[in-house]
Amino acid sequence: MMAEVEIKTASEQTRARLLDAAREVFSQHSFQGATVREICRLAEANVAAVNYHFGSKEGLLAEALNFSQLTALQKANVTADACPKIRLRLFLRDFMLMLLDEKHASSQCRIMARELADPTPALDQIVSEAIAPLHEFLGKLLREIVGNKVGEAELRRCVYSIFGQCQFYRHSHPVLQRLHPKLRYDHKEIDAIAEHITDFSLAGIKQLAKKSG
Amino acid sequence: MMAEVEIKTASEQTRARLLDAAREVFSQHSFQGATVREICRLAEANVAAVNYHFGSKEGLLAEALNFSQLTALQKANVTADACPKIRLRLFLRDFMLMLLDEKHASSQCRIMARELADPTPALDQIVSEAIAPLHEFLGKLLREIVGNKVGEAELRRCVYSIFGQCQFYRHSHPVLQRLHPKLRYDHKEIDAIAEHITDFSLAGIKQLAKKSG
DNA sequence: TTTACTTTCAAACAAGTGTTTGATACAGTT
DNA sequence: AACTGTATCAAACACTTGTTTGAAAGTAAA
Repeated sequence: MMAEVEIKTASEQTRARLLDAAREVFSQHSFQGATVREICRLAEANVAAVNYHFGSKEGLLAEALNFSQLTALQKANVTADACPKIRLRLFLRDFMLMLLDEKHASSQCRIMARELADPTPALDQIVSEAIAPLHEFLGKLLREIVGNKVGEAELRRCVYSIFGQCQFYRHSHPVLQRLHPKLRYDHKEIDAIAEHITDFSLAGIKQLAKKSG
Repeated sequence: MMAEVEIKTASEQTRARLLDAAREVFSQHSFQGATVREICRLAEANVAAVNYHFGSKEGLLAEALNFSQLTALQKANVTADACPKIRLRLFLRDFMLMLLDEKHASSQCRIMARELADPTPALDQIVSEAIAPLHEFLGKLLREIVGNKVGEAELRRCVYSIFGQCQFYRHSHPVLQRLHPKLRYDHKEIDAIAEHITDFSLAGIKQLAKKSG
């Protein structure tokens, strides 16, 4: 890396402000619900800035996507010196923190969650760059735990079972808030959730290995 | 019920056509994405008909919601003469059929799924009339399986784990289609999914009972 | 048929959308 | 200082949105 990364022209600064604002707004509203004007207001830029710098609202969304946090998490886990079961536990804790922590929850994850319900052209990018590698990562990790006797389709369903549990807490947050108004996603609660998902899933996986083995 | 339910005035017929069209359109687009004009086109009614009969677009959505299928499913399960574990298996199969079957998949479920990602005032109604009873139902069923030694919070997380797995296949359908283009939710596939979720979850629950007991 | 009421309809309305425009201000180079 | 390409801006554009309007058509009782 060069030292010059810190020096930005005025143009680059507005670009960066727009991207930050876009991530914020797109994570709170659906793509349709988010307005260019609100993004520009938040970025303190002119309405025309989006089209000037990114061509269109869609182009802005495409550039606002950034999965570095997610890939870093996987890389760290792969190189960790621990047995597969513990690595699953570590991964789920980190993943749920990224998904739920109100402090530094990844706006990327929120945007991804929205794309599922109401896909835009950006979903193709999200799937190929983020979700596909993520599923492959967890699939390999589970394979280490479960051995070679379990079929590919059944293993995949275990991956789905785990991500399904994880995503539930993000997707259904509006519902859970109404069911249990006291619920807060603080660090302690997130840890407890991750622990539950890990224990629950490890049992489910073992049962599968036993049945097939 | 009177026999007259079959005889409908012209006004009642347009009302019914609008409700049908609304369920269709709201299940395919988000509330914001769905347009009154498209609904009216599908219902072969004038644009003003929505506001005349239902007051507003929101009013139409509120009246279009109908959870009878969901409550019937629960009632049938409660009165079934079978042990809790088998009733869980039966419930999950029926529930997944309702959720996924492309033939007669409940548009209601699709609408509910959309509401999670982008809540409208209708979500309050959905939560209190459909989701809360559903969670309570599954909670009681799990309690029968797990006994009284497991805490309330942990049991609730099991409910979440199960619904999380179920909803995953509906929520992430756009993603799964891209990951595995061959995937089709036919009757056989849905049965296999329901079986997997049941086995996976029963193992998770048992592990919890063992730990706490 | 006349009367009173309900329902439909084309048209318009006000507000909001993403995008474009042409002028203006600003940089860096010669 | 003059020139040049870049970036910003207020304003307008073309279009869609949910909703309203006032007249026309339909319906049913008197």
